[in-house]
Amino acid sequence: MFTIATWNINSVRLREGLVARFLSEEAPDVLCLQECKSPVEKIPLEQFRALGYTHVVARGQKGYNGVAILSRLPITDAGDRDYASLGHARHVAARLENGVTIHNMYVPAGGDIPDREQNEKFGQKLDFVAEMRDVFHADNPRKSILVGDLNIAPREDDVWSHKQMRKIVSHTPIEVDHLLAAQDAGNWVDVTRQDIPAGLLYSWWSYRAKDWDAADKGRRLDHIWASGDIANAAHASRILRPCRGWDQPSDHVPVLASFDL
DNA sequence: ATGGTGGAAAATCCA
Repeated sequence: MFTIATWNINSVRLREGLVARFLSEEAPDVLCLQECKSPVEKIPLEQFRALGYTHVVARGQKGYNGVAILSRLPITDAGDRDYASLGHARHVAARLENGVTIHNMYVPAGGDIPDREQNEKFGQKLDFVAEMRDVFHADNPRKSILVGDLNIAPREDDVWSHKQMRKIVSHTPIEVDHLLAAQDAGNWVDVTRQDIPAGLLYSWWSYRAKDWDAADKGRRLDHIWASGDIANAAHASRILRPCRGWDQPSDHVPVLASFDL
């Protein structure tokens, strides 16, 4: 069995202790982090190494973005792609010895106004996801797992209010269309929803709410997808809501899935 | 309709 986790950590240096706690308590084989906000050489790896996570593949930049794959199993660097030519560290891939490829993605948030004429960032987000679609269409993924903060909540029950969220970036119809097209182009299976098909499911709660837990205005922005050939091996998906209540938390919580591979 | 919080880095951008 193989367990993978994804977590937008919102500064890996500030939250080194939270990552270590999560690794100690859950012991996934692989943890994919987004928003490390650190150059690779400044990621604090000592404590993670001591916990058994001795294999690391990462891309970084100063202050923004940044993705890292921490693994207890040997992995090799499988490259990255500069989606939408932004020059950001938002994708890195790694390969396990069994041939499974892991894609760790951080899709742009897209700003506040859901109109590419008024807001350049929204256009960049759509372009990023459209390029994901094109890449997966040209080279159909096999034996692959894609995880990350995709910054889109596709389903009605992935947001606290479908009606009110339809005009809010992360749940607009055009973003959902783009994400589903990318998913479809690669024959990706949404593993979390395969395992937990019904009911409200969130992985992110805003810092701005007075009481995030009571208000519970969440969104499912963080995803685990599997290529069709291994999707039937996936099971035991979880979203760790309690991590949002830890001291100095990220606004995202870890999402996990296990695979019989 | 508005403003609310948090992180990095350097008094502003980004989420």
